[in-house]
Amino acid sequence: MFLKFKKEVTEVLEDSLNELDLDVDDLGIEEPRDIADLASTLPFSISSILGEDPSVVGEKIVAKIDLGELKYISDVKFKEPGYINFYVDEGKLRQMIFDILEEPKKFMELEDKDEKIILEHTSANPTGPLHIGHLRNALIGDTLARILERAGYSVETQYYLNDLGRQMALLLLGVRKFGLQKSGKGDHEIGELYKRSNNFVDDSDEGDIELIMQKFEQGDEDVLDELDSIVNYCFEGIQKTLSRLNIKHDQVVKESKFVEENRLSEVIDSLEPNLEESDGSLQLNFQDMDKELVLKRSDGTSVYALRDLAYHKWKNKRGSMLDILGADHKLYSKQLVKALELMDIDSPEIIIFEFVSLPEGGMSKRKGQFISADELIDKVQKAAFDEVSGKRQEKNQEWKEKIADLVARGAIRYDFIKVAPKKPIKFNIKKAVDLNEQGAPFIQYSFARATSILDNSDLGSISTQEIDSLDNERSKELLKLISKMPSELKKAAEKKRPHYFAEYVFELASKFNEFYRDVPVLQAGNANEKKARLLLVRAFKLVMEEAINILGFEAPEEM
RNA sequence: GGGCCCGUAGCCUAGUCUGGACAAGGCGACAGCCUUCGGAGCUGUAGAUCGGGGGUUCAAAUCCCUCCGGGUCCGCCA
Repeated sequence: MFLKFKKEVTEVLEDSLNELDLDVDDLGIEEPRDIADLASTLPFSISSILGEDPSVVGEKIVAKIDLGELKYISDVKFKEPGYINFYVDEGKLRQMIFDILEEPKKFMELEDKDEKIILEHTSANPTGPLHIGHLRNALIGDTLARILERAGYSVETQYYLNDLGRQMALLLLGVRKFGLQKSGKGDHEIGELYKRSNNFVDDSDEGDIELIMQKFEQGDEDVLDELDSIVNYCFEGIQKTLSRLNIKHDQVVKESKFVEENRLSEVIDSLEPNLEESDGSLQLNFQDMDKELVLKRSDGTSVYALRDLAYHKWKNKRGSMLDILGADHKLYSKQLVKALELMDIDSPEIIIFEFVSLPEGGMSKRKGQFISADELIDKVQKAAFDEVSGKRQEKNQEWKEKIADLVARGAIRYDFIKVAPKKPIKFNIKKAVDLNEQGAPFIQYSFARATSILDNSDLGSISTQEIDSLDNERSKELLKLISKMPSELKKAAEKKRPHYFAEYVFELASKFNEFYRDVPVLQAGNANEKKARLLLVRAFKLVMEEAINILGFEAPEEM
């Protein structure tokens, strides 16, 4: 609905430019808060071309617009010193309610894009539990996948499991030395063991580690089986953690796949002219970058980069690629893109997110210094349970746990997703656990309130006339914001910025709370008003539920 | 040292890509709001040299230059 309004504004402005015989690319359309529904700063930019005052140009444009021919624009006004303000048609806005009620999916989903996106995210090494840095990656990736799906793309999410390499050889050695208890959660046990192994190894173990890596490369079945059971043990734990936050991957791709299927030599071949041997190792040189990329060690074994190139080559056959990577991969990702270009493979789009650090400094799996995702979830869940127990004492244990679980999941997801990926996060566990600081419970509460109103009402039959009584300011504001859901979704999808959408959902909840306070629904002045307001609440509920689901948590009917 | 990223009220963040109308929220502080639908809510007040300086522009948090803080990368690690 808002998109149609915007389209009409665009057309009107383009027509005006045609009449003035001007060719300007940027129509200067913006969404000013509270001033107008849409505005254009066109008078400023074309006044210098025409040599006239912005107000003269602006008035001229406005005067030529024929409101009678327009469906979604109800009014146009020039405003000093050079703005053209557009106002949306309120009748159309009210009609939108019926569109939502009849076909909510159609209202909220954008048209099919006929493009498949392979979105790789999380991809943490199976050397321990996920920490809150990995969580940022996983949540950006998972939320973006949900946004892109609703925006009409076909999305396949992948976890690239780095089950080879030096750190895995070291881990294998550690397991041989210390053994596995197989008692608790695999990722946490492996994490402890990995830390212990790092502390334990010295130069005398170097030979063993190299030998294990050689066996990986040769495809030694015994060693690979041994390794595989360790990797799976750890990864089961990781997946369990992810599922606690509603994160799942469509595919898990093991790095070893590309060694076993002998895909590495193809990559080497296609890069041949740019390769160079150096002390027995194999390097890729770039003309426009002075940092080379090592593909093979001098003992002939492959390094991560080579296997990753094979992975991307394979991925690219399935669709266009989107990778979520931490800021430490910035340089590497540039090299990756350049290498793929040399291989004549499409470049992946790469979203870089900055680090999550603790007040005492950076996190390290090797040193065992981090806050695990499980620890965070446990703590927030406990805080949520205490909160729910205090507020809803009459409810039973099972219900409280269920609600605490969904509130905690929302709180964590929203907390991570609301901030722009490029911002570094200094993680404050106290704030993360304080539900008053969190946006998600606020959002969920607005939904529960809407549900409560509807539960206490009987909508009865619907006719189209009653809706016209919906003309108070709060209702109109709420309607306008609801109408923007598809365009907000589109923006977040196009820019690949989940936090844009998170911001919108918060505003929507906030707007509903204002409506709730000021506009009585069940006690409305007359039957028509009551019905109209109930319809609005119902439309809000449908849109909000979808919005919350896009953010990857649950909308509780009561909490 | 070089590259990249960040710096917006006491604290956390949006806005920076695409320059426009009073810099927008949340937490905390202070003052209010339950004879109406759930107070995990709402209203109001105080609080901002948009890191500093220069430049471009009719217009700069936003673009350019420079300096200062902080982070990160510059592995035959992943």
